[in-house]
Amino acid sequence: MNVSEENLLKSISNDALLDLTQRYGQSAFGFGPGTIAGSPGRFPLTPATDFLSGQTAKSNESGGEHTSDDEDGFDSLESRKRGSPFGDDKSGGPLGKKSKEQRSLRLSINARERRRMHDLNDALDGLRAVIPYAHSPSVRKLSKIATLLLAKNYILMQAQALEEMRRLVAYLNQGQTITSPVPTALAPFGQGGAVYPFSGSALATHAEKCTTYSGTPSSLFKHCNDKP
DNA sequence: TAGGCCATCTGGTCCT
DNA sequence: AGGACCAGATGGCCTA
Repeated sequence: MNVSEENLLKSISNDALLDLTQRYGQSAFGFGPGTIAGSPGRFPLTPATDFLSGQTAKSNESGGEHTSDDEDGFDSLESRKRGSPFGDDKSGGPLGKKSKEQRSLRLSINARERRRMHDLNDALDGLRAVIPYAHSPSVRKLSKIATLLLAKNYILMQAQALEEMRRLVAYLNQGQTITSPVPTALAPFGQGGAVYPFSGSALATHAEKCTTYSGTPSSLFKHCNDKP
């Protein structure tokens, strides 16, 4: 990934996270019923409780769909079904006037590329399986870009949670008693605005969210044009 | 019906 | 030279 792509992802990641929570189920990142009691909307202590159970029947729409097209002479029906712009290209088309050797080489390259993309999709499926969002037949599978953005935010939140836990342990090791007001170290998944999108609270209003991130236009943020 | 998402093909570039 | 990687183009499927 080049620098500009990275910047793009950075710029839209929070937009996307907001959008994803709405499109792919409220349980993503503890925004919903699965949230820990007493810490409304904050980071769930055990994210694995949901997302690990979710890898049920593998979606047949993409990813690990390995059909008979692993060889050069791949299944032309499958190709057309997939929306190949040139289909099997028995005559005419870009390959029509090329020699048999060139055509064979081209098919070989195509097959390799297909395999490569399947591997990439398998990896994305693996990623989907370990990030917390609502895995259920009634919830749409995460798109590729959504998977990447959600995973990125998940990693960031895990890192912050770990840091907060470390601070908590250090605090407790000092032998201090817990008094009110609660020290920040005792709010393990709290006010980390840098990582957690909405002031550390999922209760942030729609208006707040949209105000905060409306400066970065994104197709994933189009809902902000709608009414809450 | 438009837009989003996807799989596939393709040609170019880089690397081994 | 051959393979990996990448981005653009294309068309199918699905949903709002």
